[in-house]
Amino acid sequence: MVDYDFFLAELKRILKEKGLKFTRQRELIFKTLYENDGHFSPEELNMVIQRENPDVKIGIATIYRTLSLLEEAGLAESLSLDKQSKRYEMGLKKHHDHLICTECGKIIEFYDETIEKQQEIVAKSFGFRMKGHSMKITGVCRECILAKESKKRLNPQAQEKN
Amino acid sequence: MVDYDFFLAELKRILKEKGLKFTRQRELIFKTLYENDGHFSPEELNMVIQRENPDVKIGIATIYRTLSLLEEAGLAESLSLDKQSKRYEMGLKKHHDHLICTECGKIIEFYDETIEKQQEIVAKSFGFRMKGHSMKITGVCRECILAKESKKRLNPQAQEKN
DNA sequence: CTTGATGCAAAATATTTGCATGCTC
DNA sequence: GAGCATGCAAATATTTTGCATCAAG
Repeated sequence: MVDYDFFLAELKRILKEKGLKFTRQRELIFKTLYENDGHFSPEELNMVIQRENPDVKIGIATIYRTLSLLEEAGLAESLSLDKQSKRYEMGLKKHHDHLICTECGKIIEFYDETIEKQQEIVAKSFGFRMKGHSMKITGVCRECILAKESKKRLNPQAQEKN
Repeated sequence: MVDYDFFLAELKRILKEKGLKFTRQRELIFKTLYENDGHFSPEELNMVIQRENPDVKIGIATIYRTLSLLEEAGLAESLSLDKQSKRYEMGLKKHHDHLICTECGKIIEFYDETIEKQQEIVAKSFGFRMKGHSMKITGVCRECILAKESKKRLNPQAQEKN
């Protein structure tokens, strides 16, 4: 967990720089985001934290405030993967993008060097100093394609309902 | 406006295919999305429609329902450009991605062939049948970089406040 | 005429804010 | 000790839903 210590130091540095305080709550939110790879909504994040730290009580408002802070500092990233609320993930960790299946909702993370590099080039060409980026590709995953096909084979007449 | 007629036909085709109806409201929402290049929140879209069509009354619920429908059909795209609500734009028009300045909020649209192609390649490599994608790059735009620098030059001691 | 669509208002969610109090620094 | 941070609850904002009525096919 050498990485974590590094990120934690980074968080502390940024907080100090802004004259903000390093609190138990901020640490817990940051740590939970780091340790869990998922994509959490503020509400879910709160539940995970409660479950793993029954002794601490964090209000949902603090979760929101901290996530905004972390995002602004570039330490967390907010994604809009689903229709509902925002989801957050650790920002500094190895960056990745998302493939989302519109049929089953599965999320696959990927990293592609060519895309990463090209983004830098594009940003530069507009005079931007790039801070971050996110991209998602939506589509139908292999399993859902297969499932659809076999359904069609079994019952060729069936109209697809919505 | 040859494009619009084409898209409109596409909308009608999809509606018929799903056994849904082509209504004045759906047409207006679709048309407004087409004619205005901006990125609208449902609320804003509603206001624009009201302003340009004072004779028609559209409930906000219809806006939401229609936008979801259009998005599902691949005719509109929802973006999460800012912290607040979702924003929608026409999906079928020439595709583009977004550069967003985190300082001034400016949104620049761009299109990059290399990125587009690479996305297809990535999707394919995971067995995905790609339906759409969206990417945003966040950063600081040229103007804001310059503004910051000149501020620093004028007042080197100033601490950056949040 | 049948069935889906709409507007309205209420309900459900999601997010932000004010404020008294508690904790870092 | 000073001032930011927190929890709580209330306030907002956003999105969805139920239902009577309307309108497209």
